[in-house]
Amino acid sequence: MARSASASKSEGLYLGLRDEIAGRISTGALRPGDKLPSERDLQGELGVARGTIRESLFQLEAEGLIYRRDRSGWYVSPPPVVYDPTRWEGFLSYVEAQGRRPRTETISTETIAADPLLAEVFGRPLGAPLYLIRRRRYVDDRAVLVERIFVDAALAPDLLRHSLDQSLTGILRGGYGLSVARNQVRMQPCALTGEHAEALRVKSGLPGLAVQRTSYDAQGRVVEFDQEYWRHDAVRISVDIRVR
Amino acid sequence: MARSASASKSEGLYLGLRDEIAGRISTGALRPGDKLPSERDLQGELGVARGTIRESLFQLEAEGLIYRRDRSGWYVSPPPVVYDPTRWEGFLSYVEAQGRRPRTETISTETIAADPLLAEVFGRPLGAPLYLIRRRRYVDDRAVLVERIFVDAALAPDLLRHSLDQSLTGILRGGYGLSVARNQVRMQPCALTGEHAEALRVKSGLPGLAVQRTSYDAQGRVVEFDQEYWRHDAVRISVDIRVR
DNA sequence: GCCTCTATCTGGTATGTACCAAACTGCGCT
DNA sequence: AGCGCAGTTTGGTACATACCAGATAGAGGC
Repeated sequence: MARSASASKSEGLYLGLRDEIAGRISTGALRPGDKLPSERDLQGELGVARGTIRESLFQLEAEGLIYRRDRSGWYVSPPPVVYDPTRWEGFLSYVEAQGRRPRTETISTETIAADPLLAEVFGRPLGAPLYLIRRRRYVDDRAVLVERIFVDAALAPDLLRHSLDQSLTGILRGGYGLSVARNQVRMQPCALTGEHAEALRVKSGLPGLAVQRTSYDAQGRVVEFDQEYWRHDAVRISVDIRVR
Repeated sequence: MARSASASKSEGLYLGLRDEIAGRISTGALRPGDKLPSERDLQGELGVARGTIRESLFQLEAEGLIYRRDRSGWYVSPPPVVYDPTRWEGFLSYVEAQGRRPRTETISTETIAADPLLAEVFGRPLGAPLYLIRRRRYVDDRAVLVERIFVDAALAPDLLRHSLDQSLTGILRGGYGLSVARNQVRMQPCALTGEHAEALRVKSGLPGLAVQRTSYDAQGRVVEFDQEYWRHDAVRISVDIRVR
């Protein structure tokens, strides 16, 4: 094969290699979930330095075509899931509806006292008890997001006694009669670093998407305050809005 | 100075250097718009290899703290602008409202025939004439987004005769009586590559945000179909939604 | 003042090497 | 079958070096 395939233009070698590998994906020679040859194998096969190979792989990673599992290898990315953060519909149900296999893992639960920010959000006095739930969610066994959910302890007493690996939506509605009437959403592209990068087991600096949801019931009470960090290649946001 | 400052933990050298530089920014030793020392200067000052310096800079870039101007240097990022894609309010006005200096540059204009996708979007027959406008928009003289706008030629005849460096919103409303009643928005984190990376003069692979807006008037006609590509560090999306 | 040419500075790309640590594999024991 | 302990593979980090091409600043001419 050598490097012949794509030393096109003044594009730079690594972009040519990118095209070479991207080609193997688009033609189906490499399929979602497949493992790429190791960097050292690609080095031999394509006849370029490992650093250059890695530059190409980073490019493909940024585009969401491939992802890495630390010290395991590079893999072809599965297609992203479509997500509408304004819909009050559980992760489990909409991922399943797209023919994928969702899973939720509770990392930790605790009861905390509302700090100024949270007191403001919930419209409760400073120090009011809140539940903090940290969860990690998977699609087809790949961790795609970590989240921190805050719930007013007064609205959902003993919430933490439930198994939180299921739909929190369902628990709040079925167990406490809390249903959502309105959503407020903030989104921003971000880099996954520190705590979040570790939780998702990605390299620090990988692009991500931060989504913050505040859900209100018909009385205007905050039912749920949720901060989500998604890996960028796992999600497509789709919001249909009739606003003005 | 040397590398003493931050060889903390098992964090890795480049993450320590990241902290060192990030510190200079947060303390105000480096201020938005300032130019960082050159990579080779940092190399001497911090006593590490240039490749390692660059790794740190890439990290900070991914976090949006700094950005590069090709072959010119690294600069401290200005704060992002807040953007609500559901509001029918011009770029120029909301950027100005945030105390920043907006600018619009028309790259090209042309009349095209609707392809299947566009025909579907506009609810017009295949081949119907559409205006295609490519623009680049700046905040404080930094290019932050490129966009492609499609407008139904039948709704806004001779639109291209106007100067499009102003608010298209204003032209459509003032000149053609077209006002928007509903917006449909799609967003996805993406990598800026090829055409878009070139137009923004960023390195291919830089994280970005793709926003697609479809604007309807009260009669349900598509007034504007807009595809925007933002650099990730220039924008914060904020959408307030009363849905369900 | 303005333009142009040039030398220099700066990041961009590519190579090679070395070593580390986590992940994985397979063997052998129980 | 299951467990635990190597040894191997793999990506992750860090170093050094070289050369390229666009950006920039300064000198010189008009």
